[in-house]
Order: sequence, then C-alpha cells, then structure tokens
Amino acid sequence: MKPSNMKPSNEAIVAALRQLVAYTKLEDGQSQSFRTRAYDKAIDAINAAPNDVADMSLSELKAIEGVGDSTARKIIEFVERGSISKIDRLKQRFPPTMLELMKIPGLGPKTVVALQDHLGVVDLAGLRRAIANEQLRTLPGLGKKSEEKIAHSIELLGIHSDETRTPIFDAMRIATRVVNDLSRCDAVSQIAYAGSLRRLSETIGDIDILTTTDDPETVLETFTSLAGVTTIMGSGDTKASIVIDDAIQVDLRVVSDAEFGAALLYFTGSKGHNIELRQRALGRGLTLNEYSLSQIDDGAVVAAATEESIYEALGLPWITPELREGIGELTIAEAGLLPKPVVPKMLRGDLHVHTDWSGDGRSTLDEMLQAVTDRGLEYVAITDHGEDLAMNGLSRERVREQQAAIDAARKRYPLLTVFHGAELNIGPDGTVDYDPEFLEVFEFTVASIHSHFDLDPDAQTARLIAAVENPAVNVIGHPSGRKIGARPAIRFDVEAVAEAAADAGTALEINSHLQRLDLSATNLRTVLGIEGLMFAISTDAHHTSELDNITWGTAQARKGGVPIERVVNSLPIREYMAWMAQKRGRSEG
DNA sequence: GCCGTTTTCGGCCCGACTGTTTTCAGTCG
Repeated sequence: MKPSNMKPSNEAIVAALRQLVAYTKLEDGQSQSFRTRAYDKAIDAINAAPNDVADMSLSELKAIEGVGDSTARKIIEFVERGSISKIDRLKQRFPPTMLELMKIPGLGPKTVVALQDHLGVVDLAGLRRAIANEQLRTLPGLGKKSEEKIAHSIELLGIHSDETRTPIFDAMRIATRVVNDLSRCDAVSQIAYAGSLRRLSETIGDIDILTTTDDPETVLETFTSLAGVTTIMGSGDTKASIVIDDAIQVDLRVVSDAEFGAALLYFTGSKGHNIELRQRALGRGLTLNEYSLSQIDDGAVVAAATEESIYEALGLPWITPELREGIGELTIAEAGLLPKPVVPKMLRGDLHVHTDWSGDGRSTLDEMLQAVTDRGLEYVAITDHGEDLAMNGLSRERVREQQAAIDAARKRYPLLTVFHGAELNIGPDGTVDYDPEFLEVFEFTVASIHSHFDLDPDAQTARLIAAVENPAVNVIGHPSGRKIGARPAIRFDVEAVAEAAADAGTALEINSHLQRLDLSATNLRTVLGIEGLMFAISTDAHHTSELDNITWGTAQARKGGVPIERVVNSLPIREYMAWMAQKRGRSEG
C-alpha cells in the first residue's frame, strides 16, 4: 500500500489490528493466545479513545492502558507506511482467503490451518470441493458429523460474520419480541436481555437473553420452538442458540434465581470488563464465574443474586452496563470518579417533540401533552418542522395558528409548561427557516440538518457553527445526522462545534431514537471536557409511544459519561428558563 | 504481547457444547 496524505482514522487502525489478530491466530494455531488477547485489548482501548490515535507519539501510544511497545510501534508503522510488516509477512504464508474461512461458524484457526496443510484448501471454493469429495472427515480430529456441520455452516455464512452486525434499532425490536414471547412461558421466572444490547452498542452481533427457572428443559424447549426460529444452532442443558427470522442469532442461557446477578453480569460483558473483574476477584482470594462470586479455598458463595452485591464484594460501586467496555472503568469506579448514571426520572422536560401539525407527526397536540403529563414531565417544547422542510414544515400562517392552539391547550394542562417551539432546518450555508423577526414568535427552537449530508468537513463545521451562533437557536438537533446502519454521520469537527456551542449558550442534543443515538458516545467523550457545554436529552418523538425512547437517550448519556449537571432538561423549570434567557440576553448584548 | 501493593520475569479468566475422544481438543462467548 502506498503512503497517503490522509492520516488514518481510529477505525482504519482498528481494522488493521483486527487483521493482525486474525493472521496471528493462524500463526499461533489457536484462537486465544496471549498475543492475540493483548492485541484485542489494544483494539478495545483504541476504539474507546476520544482522539485521533494517528496523531500520537510512541510514548503517548504506550501510555494508553493495554497498548505496549510492540503494538504502539505497529500503529506508528501503519500510520507512516499504510501497512504493518508483520501482516505483510503472514500474508505470504496464509492467503487472505483463509481469513474468510475462519469466519465460518465452527471453523477455528486450528482447523483452517489443517485444511491448508493436509488438503491444500485455502478458500471457500476449495472447501466446498473438499466437502463434496468427503475429504474433511479424513483430517485428524474431524469426522463425518463435523464435515456435515461445516457444510451447513457455509449455508448460514454471513449470519455470524463481522460484516453482518445488526443495527441496534433492529436488534432491540427482535430482542423485545423474544423476551415478550418467552415471558409467556410459565416456567420462566426472571428474564432480561444482556450482551452488547444491554451495553447499548451501536450494532449487535448476537442477542443474548438470560432467564431464571427451576425447569430449564421446558424453557429451552419453548425457546427453540418460538415463532420465527429458522435454525437451531445448538441446544444443551443450560443454553441454546437459534437464528430468528433468518436475520440474527439469539443465545439463551438458563440459570437459577439465586444466580441471576452473576449470570447477568457475565452475559452483559464486555469480555474485557469480565476479565478485569475476575482478575480483581483473584486478587482478593475469590473466583467469579457466571454462577457466583465465591471463595477460592472453600467455594463458599460470597455474592450471586444481584450485580450490585458482586460489585460491592469486589470493593466497587455498581457500574452501569453502558460503561462496561474493559477500558479502565474499574479504575475510575474505584476512585469514585464515575458520574452518577443519568436515568429518565432525573429529566423534567422534553425539548424535541412533534405533533400532527407537521406532516410526519402522528399524534395530536392534545395526545402529546397528555402523554407528556402522564410521564410526569414539568415542561415540553412542541417543535414541529419549519417551512424549509417542504413536505412537513409549517407555513408562517400555520405557525400563528399553532401558537393560538397551544395558548388554548395550556389552559387544559395547568401543571405543564408548554413552549411553542420549532425544529428549524439548517441549510447548506448554516441559515435557518423564516427570518430573524419572525423567529421571535418561537419561545424555543432546535435546529437540525436534514439534507446536504455530503459537504466537505470544513463546510459542515462552518454550517453547524453558524446555526450554533444563531440567537434564535437553543439546541442543535441530532448533530451528526447519522442513521445507524443506514446513513453515515456527516464529516465535521465536533470539538470546534462544541466549543462554539459552549460559547454561544447553545446545547447539543442527545437524540434518543435508536436509529440515531446522536451525538455518538465517542463524540460525547470527545467534547465532555469543554467547559460550559450543555446537552439536551430529547426524544424527537413523532408519536406518543416514542416518548418512551427517553430510555435510550439516557442510556446514551450514560455511555458517553455525561453527568446530569450538564443536561439542561434536568433543570427545574425556573432554572431552565433562566438558561434559555441567558442565550437571548447574550446575543442581544 | 502486556504488565507490576508478590513484579522487569512469569504469570496471564472461566465454563458450555460438540464431536471425537475413553479423558480431551476445538470452538465459542
């Protein structure tokens, strides 16, 4: 590869290190050598790094926990040359197609290397031929059954591979359905989803579900015969794996009630977090597995029923699942420096809500105000689209009509403060709908990007900063414009925008929709240090049911490490109004 | 390959399932 002027992104560096892991597995002939585990840990650390790793010096890289001298040098080599010599060397020995073979479920490095050594098979076509010729069963350790299993796995290829991780929005829908369906089984006592879904990862490999029961057989049988099951990957006494809707693998694990906490902790992960917890346990004469935290010497159970009790026994506060990435959160937690997790009941208002006054809203103004009241909120901003969004937006005349409608509605909801707002549309040049005089009609606005997603980074940054500095704008809605799995984020300098926002008294939105989760957790961590920057956790609800998406917005705030003090819609109404007034006061002065 | 309230060498988390073994290896999470 030729060196390029563009420095590689953290994602590109991680991709290179993942290649390194795969080739090293082949070289070591095992899936878990200490070397590959070390690389894996470095990958986790870089994934979590808020800044560009490509800009770092050797000593800065080595200062990252989990990155040592060897990996740091490989990263620098990749940044400077565009490739890593160890990978180049291993490619000579193992053709890249062998990496594809390792993605087939059931085929690990040992078997893939055996295929090359004994049969000269290095790619999928060769593997298919070998299976057709019944050659696989001649390999040491393999038999007829293994050959058939691998043949079946090839048909399922893709379901398990890295490229087909499912966006969290889709995975959550399936998980919710499976949890609901399985809950109807009388033998099920407790049930919860765990894994990367519970950690609020943006994309999900497998869905992990945990149940407690005293009748595992019935639960497992019910699980493998659920509606939508297209393949049963395996089933034992305590766990089973299925593929549902031909779309995603779902793993079920069954334990007893007394073991629920230990099992939930174990299956929530991440793997790195679990390893650090177990190491910590060992240091205290304890051992941790999916059943309990126990004494090593006599096996006496110390804690098992709840996650809280296990963390406590390890000298730690409970750590919110979204932060369990094995990237130093244990150290921060032990020092008492983790922010108190943001939860929905800490929020007093929702600052981004649509009604059927704009074309895409599906609930009436009254339905929304009633639903907001029912959820115990003290204030809400009705933010239907501005006129620039041709399909959905409100003309000036309609804005005036809505103002009257909201005035009338306020009498019906005396306990609720209703702001007549708008979701303005940020044009390619950073200007918004209407004109400055007319914008004074609104008591509050959120401004968002809905088009021109492919401008160059400088233009996008300037565009967002112009909106941030607009005196009529209070919040920037879904700042990156991404839709997970469907549309990439716009390219922009999030730090520059956030600094401008802090200066201007404009908040950045944490959009709660599972397709958005925008700002991303990575972006949040990047801008968290900017003094005075505030966030608004908003639902962007287009229907009353979507007000419950606040669950995900708060989870995203937790994942980004945002403390509640930085969330404007947690403020009591008077303080919140003072925050809004400060913006207008500042712009006039 | 990483790392240091046992440390710069010698350790490194834990268990289920499957198929091939008759006590275990490979794979997976």
